[in-house]
Amino acid sequence: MKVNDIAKQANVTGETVRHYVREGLISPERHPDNGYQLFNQHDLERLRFIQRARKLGFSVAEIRDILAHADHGDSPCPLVRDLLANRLPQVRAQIAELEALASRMEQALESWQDMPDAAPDGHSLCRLIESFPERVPEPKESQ
Amino acid sequence: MKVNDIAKQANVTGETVRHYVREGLISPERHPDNGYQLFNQHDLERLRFIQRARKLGFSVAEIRDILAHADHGDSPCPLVRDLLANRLPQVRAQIAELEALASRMEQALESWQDMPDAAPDGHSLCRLIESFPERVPEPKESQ
DNA sequence: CCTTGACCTATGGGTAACCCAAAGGTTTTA
DNA sequence: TAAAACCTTTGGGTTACCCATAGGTCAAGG
Repeated sequence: MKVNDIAKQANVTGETVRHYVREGLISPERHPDNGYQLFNQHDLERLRFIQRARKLGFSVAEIRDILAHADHGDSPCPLVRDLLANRLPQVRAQIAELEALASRMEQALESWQDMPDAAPDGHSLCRLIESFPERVPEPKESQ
Repeated sequence: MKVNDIAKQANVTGETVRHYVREGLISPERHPDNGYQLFNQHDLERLRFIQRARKLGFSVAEIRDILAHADHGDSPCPLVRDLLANRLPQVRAQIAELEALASRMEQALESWQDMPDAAPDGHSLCRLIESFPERVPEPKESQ
């Protein structure tokens, strides 16, 4: 299989496959005459594995580590469990951040309903934005 | 004020200030002798404006546009409303994606509870990951 | 047989919003 | 006055790819 053959089989772009090759996740043979990359069924399974792992939130670098473990004959599973357990709270935190952002956006749009579109006047660039607090005054720890 | 003076006042790093200068959001004067950037109170307000806008989800490029409008004496407010209204659904979509990701991660961790940490065996790199569907089979549109 | 179109290669630049290191000039302070 | 602290610009790194370019290769049809 050539680059775009394997790419289609895994439903990704050829560029993505080349990227994984550059990053060392897949190491295809090379046609001795023309230097084309030659992928086999094993590479396709590997590529599909990568896609699954990406969908689970693993980074390309992490997947490289997982594959390296497996290539050494070691079980990557403890690593996999560990990585995922560590990442999950980060994802939750990111969700919380985005929800806070969405709330601010909604609150802004709502409270802007009645505000006029004034031109900047030397004191104010855009009162819409300036009407928002710059920073939530962090609740000072008592005592 | 020099770079780090204004940075402290706005609670950002000097690098961030330099970044905004490079991107044209702030244009400080230069000390004629030593080339140091000199910020005034107006720049500080501008910087704080930028921070507010960032917290509302505007990109640096968008803020540059907003500021350019204001600098021209035009009201940036319609633009601001528009940008925010357009961005909100994107943020919501991103939240939904991340929630789907978190669900997959949780489901994975849960269903892996009872699975052994097997070593790769030529067919399987890591059954934990392979036990996951590669792609949700898209519900084929009836009719 | 040769052209043409489809496909391959490698290289380098772009994305977003900064962070960091290095090399060298300036200012402040002890 | 010398060192510490701070300024400058330049260039590279982050993430997971995408895209353009230039040039080699291959398959098919006239």
